[in-house]
Amino acid sequence: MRRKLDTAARREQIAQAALDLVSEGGLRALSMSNLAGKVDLVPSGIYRHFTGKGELMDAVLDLIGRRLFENTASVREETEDALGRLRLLMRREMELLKKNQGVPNVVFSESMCADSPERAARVGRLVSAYFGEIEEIVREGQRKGELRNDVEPLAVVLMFKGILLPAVVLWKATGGTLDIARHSEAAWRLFRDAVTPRREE
Amino acid sequence: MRRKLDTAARREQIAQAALDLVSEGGLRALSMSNLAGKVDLVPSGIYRHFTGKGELMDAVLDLIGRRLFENTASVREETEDALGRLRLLMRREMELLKKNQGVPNVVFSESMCADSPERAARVGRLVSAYFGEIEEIVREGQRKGELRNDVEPLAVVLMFKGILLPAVVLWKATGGTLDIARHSEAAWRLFRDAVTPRREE
DNA sequence: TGTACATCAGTGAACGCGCGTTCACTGATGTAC
DNA sequence: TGTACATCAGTGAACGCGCGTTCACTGATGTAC
Repeated sequence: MRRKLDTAARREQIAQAALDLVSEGGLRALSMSNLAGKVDLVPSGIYRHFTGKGELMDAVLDLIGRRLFENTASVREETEDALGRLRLLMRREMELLKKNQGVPNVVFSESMCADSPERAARVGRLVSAYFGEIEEIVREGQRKGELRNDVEPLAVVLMFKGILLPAVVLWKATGGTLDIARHSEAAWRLFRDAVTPRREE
Repeated sequence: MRRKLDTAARREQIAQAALDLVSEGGLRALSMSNLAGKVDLVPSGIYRHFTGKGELMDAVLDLIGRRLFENTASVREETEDALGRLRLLMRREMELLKKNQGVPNVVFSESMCADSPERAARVGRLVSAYFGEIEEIVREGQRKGELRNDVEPLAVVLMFKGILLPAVVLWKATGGTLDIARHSEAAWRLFRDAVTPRREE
């Protein structure tokens, strides 16, 4: 018989393993037996620590959310100006993506939501909250005159997300051929030009 | 017994029904029994016209591809200038999205690819080809001086895709609350400002 | 310090479910006589 | 024009598979005596 572990520690270990599985192989890879194997347990063993797959998915969502909000919080601390914050955030997102390729699928995928409307709502709230954090950064920047304020904050947020998202899609499509870093830099310059207050004003 | 239909007609009908299912409920909704129900057949009946689910998915991909390339071709015909073409294309994509909410999932989702590497490659080629079509429009625009030519065409393409993609993500997340049309207009103006040749040059 | 005990993390066999798929069949349809 | 026939789209019962889940169990662990 395997060594017994403290429940709290096991829960954390299992949730982390679940996120790792998703990161590597997408939601499809998150099966009870895959997961059990990863933490050296038998599938039914998982049920000592989670009531079922639903609770597991919630735990994974929590972990993802925590990563995202760690990012927004840390870029806020590291610099004052909005453009600098956004640029840092973009880099953090790229790092997150490199490590956890499967994460975007969690947000896009129906598999996460199709089972239960509550989880769909949960995903929705997560995305909205994250976008909201970025929107707040934009708002501050507009107030301080660092960003154009003749556009809605949300429009700037969406455009900001537009730097990475399409690149990720194309990157996934081509199987990693695309040099995301280089193209996101180019897209960043376009973005910066677009949201910086115009000189002629 | 049901009325017999000509094979060619049935194939088309089934493929279309499959796309409809995906459009409405995502890839998850595309099960043999759902599909059979939609065309008034019994699940096993599908196998008279398709060798299996794989061939079906290929057919769905073909249909999606056709729609996409119809769009790029038609906007090319309708106007000459690059910005006008892109703007039209954006609107077409929005219409396509409204009608087929589930389509983006096809491209993002792992479910389409996880089963077979060949299909993953197929999806990749589809996305690449579509992006390539847009890139060609951008190239022409740059050659004619309608677009800034101090940026790589691909960067412009990615930023163009960045107008709609994030809005769609947020729209899906909020469950349709977001007014895509309005926000994509705002994002469009930012995009236009960013890719138009600078006056001071 | 040694022993009996209660706890509960981990086990493994078994279950039900939905899915894609198969196969021997049936009977509507168009064709040859 | 009417009849026998071959074709093949559509049927329905059955299969195997992987999945999430259950449950009676086992034995390592910490505790009370």
